[in-house]
Amino acid sequence: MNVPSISSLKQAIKKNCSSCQVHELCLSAGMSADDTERLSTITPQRLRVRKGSALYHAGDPLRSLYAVHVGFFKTTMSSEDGREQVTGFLMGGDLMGIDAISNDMHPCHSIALEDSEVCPVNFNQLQKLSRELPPLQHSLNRIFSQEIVRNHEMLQLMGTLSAEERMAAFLLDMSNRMRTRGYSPTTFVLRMTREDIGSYLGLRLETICRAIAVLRDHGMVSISGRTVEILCLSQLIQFINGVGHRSHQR
Amino acid sequence: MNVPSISSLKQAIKKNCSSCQVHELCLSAGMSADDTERLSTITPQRLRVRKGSALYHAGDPLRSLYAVHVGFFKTTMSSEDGREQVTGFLMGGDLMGIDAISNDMHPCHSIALEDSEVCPVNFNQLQKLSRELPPLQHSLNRIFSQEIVRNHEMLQLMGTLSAEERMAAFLLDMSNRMRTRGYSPTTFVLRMTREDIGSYLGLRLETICRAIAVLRDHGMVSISGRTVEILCLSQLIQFINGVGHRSHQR
DNA sequence: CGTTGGTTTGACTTCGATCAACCAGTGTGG
DNA sequence: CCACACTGGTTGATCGAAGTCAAACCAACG
Repeated sequence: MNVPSISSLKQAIKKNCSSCQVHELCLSAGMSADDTERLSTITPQRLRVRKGSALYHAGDPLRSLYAVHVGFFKTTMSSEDGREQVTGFLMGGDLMGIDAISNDMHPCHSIALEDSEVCPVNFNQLQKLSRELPPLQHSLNRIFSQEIVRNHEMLQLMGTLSAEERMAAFLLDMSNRMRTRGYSPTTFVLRMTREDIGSYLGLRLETICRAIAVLRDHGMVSISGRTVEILCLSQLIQFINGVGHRSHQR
Repeated sequence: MNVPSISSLKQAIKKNCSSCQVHELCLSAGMSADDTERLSTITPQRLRVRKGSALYHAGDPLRSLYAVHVGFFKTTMSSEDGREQVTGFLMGGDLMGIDAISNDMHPCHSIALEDSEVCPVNFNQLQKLSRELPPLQHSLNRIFSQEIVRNHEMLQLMGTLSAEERMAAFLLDMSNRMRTRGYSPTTFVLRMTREDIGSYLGLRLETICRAIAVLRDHGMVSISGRTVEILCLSQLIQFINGVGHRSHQR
């Protein structure tokens, strides 16, 4: 299941947190050089995950959290009756698996959407270390709380926004995440299918296509295939806040 | 803003965690008697909150988390353009305010839906104490992670269920929470309005009314006003899993 | 009693789902 | 090398679930 294949074990890479490019977004954010060094001792190696393969599956026991080093993942949850939904997209600097803590078991599948590298962090060691390093505890708490805030925002989106507004909000979120990682916030490539986006936003893939068409017609974005160019960020923002044409449903 | 009024200060009640009725659901769950005693030292008093008044507002700085002792709360978030949405309902044993940690600021308003009592827990002291008491840290992590799981389930609900299924899921959730608190899981009183429920589930209040009517027509529940009687729990569960009439939208 | 806030029900509209056709790449095997 | 299947994306036509608007109802309360 989530056991790394022999080939990926071979690919294990020894590197430390201090020299990591996404260091400032990850667990070690705001920690001293010494403390970061100590964090490195419990993340001894990186793991390669091939595009399309699973890092872990729903039901797998929680051994490690995974910090995404490079690459892109989606997490999906399936309900009793087999319906599946995308619950998140993760990129460099994101911490994966924190929803597993309450039951010592991953509730989601994690699938790589491109060839990726993650840093497994043994959870027991992490808890132990966070007791000794208050900045690490604080960092962990921050990440937990951010995830909760992100989910609340997501709920707000699903509860109050129209399909087109959701799509705009999705693009804006991607844009912001690209920016904080030092990439262009206006030109980037989507790693997921329309169906993934739809599932994430609570819409059908056809609706995603149509929403994109509308945003394109308004001259806000230029999207062909998975290549996104945001032509007017401020217009996108206004659109979400109802300036497009409010007095609508919801 | 979130400063307790003089009258509520007068009402401060000195009690400890060990003797609390919702002790097993709250922070002290799974902790030894000694450790629970230590937890009590940082929650020296309870606070009364009158029905309809706010415990804190969005934007207030994070000083304390609040464990609900008795009563019922809703938390609401408002977006830039003034639209407001209910993000959660909290009852005895629930911990309120954990979404404030990432920004040291409450992102939500917290409103009492009936006369309530909460135990403020100074967050800095809590962090300090959790370093010394691993069971407390574990308890905190469990609560964080549970909140994340709950939100994921909520997102799944909003993304995949019809209005009637959402209403059924909502009633089932309330039922489960009543059960874990030792109350009847089949007969209880709702503390919130139809509009609150609708906001929480991403629906209009009229749709809530109609959904209730449908569940009633199916003989699953008997709801008049805010008094709920669940006539057939298993039927409700099946209904959510598509046995009602799948092949529908979404 | 009249006011008020919350709930219910009806008539109509509309957004997004469904179903279906079609297109563009991209492998794959004969 | 070309026919073919296959996956992912786009667009159109139709339909139904839920939103909107409106009216009536009810209980609580001053």
